Amino acid sequence: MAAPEAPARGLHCLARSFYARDSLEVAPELLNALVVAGQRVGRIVEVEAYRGAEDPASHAYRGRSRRNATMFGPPGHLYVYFSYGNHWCANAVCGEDGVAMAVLLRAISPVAGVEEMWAARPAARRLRDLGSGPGKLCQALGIDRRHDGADLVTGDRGVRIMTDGTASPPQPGNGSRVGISTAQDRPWRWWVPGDPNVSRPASGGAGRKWPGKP
DNA sequence: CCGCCGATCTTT
DNA sequence: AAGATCGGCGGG
Repeated sequence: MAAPEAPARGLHCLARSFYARDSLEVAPELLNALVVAGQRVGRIVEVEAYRGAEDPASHAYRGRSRRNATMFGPPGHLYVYFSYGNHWCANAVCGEDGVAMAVLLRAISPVAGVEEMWAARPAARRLRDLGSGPGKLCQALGIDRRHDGADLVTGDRGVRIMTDGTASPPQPGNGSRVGISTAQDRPWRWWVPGDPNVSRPASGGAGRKWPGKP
């Protein structure tokens, strides 16, 4: 029997082998996956790839430090760092053990536990304020220092990345990464076209325009 | 909607 | 001294 495509599958966790590849390959495939943190669930709508020793914009470019140690560990773990003295940001560690590659989770669309997200983000006014940025996403999901090194495959600290069968977009938005001053020529940001939770329109000339804008 | 700027921790 | 950010404030 030829089962038609996209049968209703249950939720399942992305496997270790999914992450054990180059971050450039993993990043666009994480679009439309789900971050599950306790009761709270968000769909990933924007990511950026970082590539350690070959990437001047990566925290790992100059080698291992106390902060970035998780990036050098095995794939499928969460690298959480403190940014600008104010915010937490979360990455999925990729590549083989010892290779410092990661995918920064930049934006989510709220799916479940939305009341808890509002409570965690008192500054939010509109729904898209809950997860439209790497710091906002962590605050909405309750991710902080305690989650640095968490295993996304076993869910040892309550955080997992799962799929509900929704494929990543065949033609994702793509452009240069946000907030960096070097390596702006590398178009290593991807997003779900048209999603209102994406943090910013394309910039830097490397990518396609914001969907629906001139 | 847009731009400026301060907050305040980590690494160089 | 700069950085993988955000929110409050002012102006259009």
